[in-house]
Order: sequence, then structure tokens, then C-alpha cells
Amino acid sequence: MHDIKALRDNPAAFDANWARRGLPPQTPAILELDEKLRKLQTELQTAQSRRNEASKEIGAVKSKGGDAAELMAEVANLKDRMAILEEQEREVAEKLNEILSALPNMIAGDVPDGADENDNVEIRTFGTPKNPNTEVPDHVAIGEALGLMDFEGAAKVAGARFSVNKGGIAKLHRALGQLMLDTHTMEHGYTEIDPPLLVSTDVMYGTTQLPKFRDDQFETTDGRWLIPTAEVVLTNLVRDEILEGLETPIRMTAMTPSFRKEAGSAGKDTRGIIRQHQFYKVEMVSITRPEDSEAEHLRMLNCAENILKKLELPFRTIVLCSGDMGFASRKTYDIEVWIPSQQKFREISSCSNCGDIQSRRMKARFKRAGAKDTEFVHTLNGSGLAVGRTLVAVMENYYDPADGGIFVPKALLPYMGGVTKIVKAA
RNA sequence: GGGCAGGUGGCAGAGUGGUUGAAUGCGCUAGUCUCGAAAACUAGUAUGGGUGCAAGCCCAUCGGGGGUUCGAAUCCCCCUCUGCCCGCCA
Repeated sequence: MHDIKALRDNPAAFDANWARRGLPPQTPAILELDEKLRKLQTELQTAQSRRNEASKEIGAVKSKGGDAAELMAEVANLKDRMAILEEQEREVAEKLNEILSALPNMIAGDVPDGADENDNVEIRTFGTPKNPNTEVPDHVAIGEALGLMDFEGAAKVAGARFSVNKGGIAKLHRALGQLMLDTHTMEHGYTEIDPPLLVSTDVMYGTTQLPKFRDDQFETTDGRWLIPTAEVVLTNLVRDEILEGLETPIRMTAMTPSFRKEAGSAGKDTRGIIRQHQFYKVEMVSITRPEDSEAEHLRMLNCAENILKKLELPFRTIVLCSGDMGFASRKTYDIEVWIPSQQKFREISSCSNCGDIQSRRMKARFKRAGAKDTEFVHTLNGSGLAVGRTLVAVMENYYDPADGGIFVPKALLPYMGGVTKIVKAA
């Protein structure tokens, strides 16, 4: 949710910021509703105040055996009026909330302006793309040739956009997850969390999946939602909390399946496991004080990059431009890994600083030592990494054209039980 | 799924229709005392919102929502969560 007081003080700044995302001016409608709402609230509260007062008087009069009929009549009138005001207040508040909850976060000042992904800015690269000119089969061809990926089986049991990994590839996938979790927990200071995969509507609202992105989500028949990312659960663990101090950021990581309808991406990435309804992802979430979130953002980005460095996979890091950013984000870095079969970099991680938009919705606050007032925390999330896409990158970058096998990256050897290369199933 | 018992401030725990936003204890903060500390004593110590330059005033909140009443933490209904018993089950 947005800071309505700040918006009141400086509506032009809000409109200018939303314009960077290509939105027309929003504040005139908001301010009009806000003014209407406060007027109603003031009138309602005046009536409530009088009712409370009169009720006390009634109690006093009655306890002395007097006649309170006149006062009771006054209260009856007030109640009629209050019922009307309450109804109006509810309607206006709902309307205002509807508008505000559908508006994206303010973009940070140092984010480059731009219309779409073509305007994103590369900030660094790592490694050199292998096989720059030779044709490498894609992960589907590699996996099927090895007999270790079964897309027909997946389609048979679940439909399109699902996959079945077998044997060495399934193990490789699991090893990747292990490496990521171990690195984040033992080297990067994150606490491992094993969370629910189904969450309530309030929780989905808290991290802004709802109300705007309902069509992307799987809803259960009992009113719960399958998480589209572990960000949703991890971040909401601090909802309704008033944290003490928060001098050190809270850092959580989890490996969970992520479920997405991919409603708007028909025809995109239909081959293979790049874009699926279900995929494993290791997620990092940090909760910080406002003044710490920028540094934490860079730290988190480094944690994600570190995984790719360990795997010795070429990648580049970009800053998303204003027009390509997600709804909740103030600033987003994407990491893109080299995919040989496509001869291009593809997104494998996205690290976002969400500022206080989620914490306002979740009522996640902290209190400084000795301070009287609470403040909203900042929330950050980043993939560290998308495990399925990392598997694709490993398969293609470690492909051995000599026999169609896949070398196991050094960093994964401890997790592979002595296997150094994935070869055709016996 | 069935039954029983509960959800009160940071914590523990009173309170069953009327100046109770809420006793008491603990914790926490400040002050007094002390060379300093402890102890003791004194004072303060919820969240959100409206209004105001401000001090302040006002409204709401005792798991959530609705109802009864002049008035609800207290009565009624629904939901939810926790504990225990039974059933079922990875």
C-alpha cells in the first residue's frame, strides 16, 4: 500500500514517478476520495463521541432512578445518522483501497528510464560464453537423448508445461538445490526455512500478488493459493509484527516449488523446462530498516551471483529500466545466464528491493531502541537461483559433444555421490 | 471429520453489561539514591486513525466479522487459530 500522507503532501511526485512506468496521472482521483473519506470519518467520529457521552449520561441518570427518555431518543437519532455515515465510509474506503492497491511501487531515483526490456542496462558480466559458434543441442535434445528427461510422460500425467526428470538429471537438479541452500545458509548468513506451499488470501495480498495478479495464480477449492514463489511465504512471516531494533537484517532462504499459471505467456518458451507451471526455486528474502535496504540489495545480488560463479557459468547482470520493472519493486537487478543453444543470456534470477510497499500491506514494522513510534520495514527478495533454469544452463554449458553426456560441475561433485559425468541411461 | 476447552497490552494474568484502553505482577525506559553497580523507591511504558502550528482533543481496537443494547472485553450467531480427546491418515 502507498503512504497516503506522503501522497497528500506531494501528489506531483507520485504522478511523475508513476509516469515513468507509463501510467497517466492518478492522484486527482485519489485525493478526491481521500478528502471525502476524511470528511466522513470526522463527521462519524463526532457522532460517536456524542453517543458515547450520552450513553454515560444515561447510565448516570438511571443509576439515580431518573428518566433518561430524552437522552435515549437523541442517541436513537444519532444511530440512524451513524448507520448512513458508516455505509458511506465503507464504500469510499473500499473504492480508495481498490485504486491504491492496484498501483505499483515508486521507482528508485537511480533506475534508468525506459520502455521495455530493450532499455535495461548491463552492469557487469562474468565468464566467457562457451561454444560461441558451435551448435549445441538444447537441454531437451540432450536430456531426451540421454533418456533422462521425459516430456511425454509429463504431458500424460499433468499436461503442457510440466516435466519429468530421471536418474542422473534428477540427481543433478537436486544437487543444484543443495549447493544453493548450503551456500546461502553456511556462507551468506541466511536461515533456511521449510515453509507451507499453500497460503491464505491475506498473505497473497501482503506481497502484492493480489488483487492485481489473480489470473496468474492457482487458487484451491478451499480459498487458499499455491505460492508462485517462496517470497510470498518468507516475507509474510513478519506480517503483523513489530520487530525490535532490526539493527541486523533478517535473512531467510527456502527451496520450494513455485506454481504459476503463465496465463499471459501462451506460445512463449513452450519447449523444455524454461517456463513451466511448476518449478523449484531457491529464494532469498531480507527484512531491513529503510536505511539498510540498498546495501542489502547489493549484498543479495552478490549472493545470487556467487552461485553462478561457483558453477562457473557465464552470466551478465542488468538493472531493469523503469518500464520493465515488476509491480512491487523500487529497483530490480536481473541475472542472466548464458544459454548456448539459444546463443543468448536468459533470466535466472531477479533481485528486487520492494521498499515499504509490502510491509505497509502486511503491517510489518520495527521499533528503534528507545523510539516511541514504529516504522515500516523494507523487504527484499531475490532468486538464488531458479533451480530448473540453472539445470538447463548446466546441461548445455557442460555438454560433451563427444558422447552427448554432461560433465558435473566441480562445485556439485560433493553432492553427486562420486558421479563425475551424466551419461546415457543403461 | 466429531467433541471439549480456550484466544485480553512485550510477556504472565485479572476482569462476565456501565466513567475498563483495560487491575496486578514481570519486563522495558527515565529519574532518585550510590564513587559506580545491584537493591529499593518514583514516574512513564499498546496500535491504527481523525483533527490541530503545537500542547492537546477525539474515534476505533480485548483473535476476525455480524448482531442484541442507550451502553459490550463481558450476551447471541458465523468464521478462524491454539490445546486436548475420538476417528482417519503420509
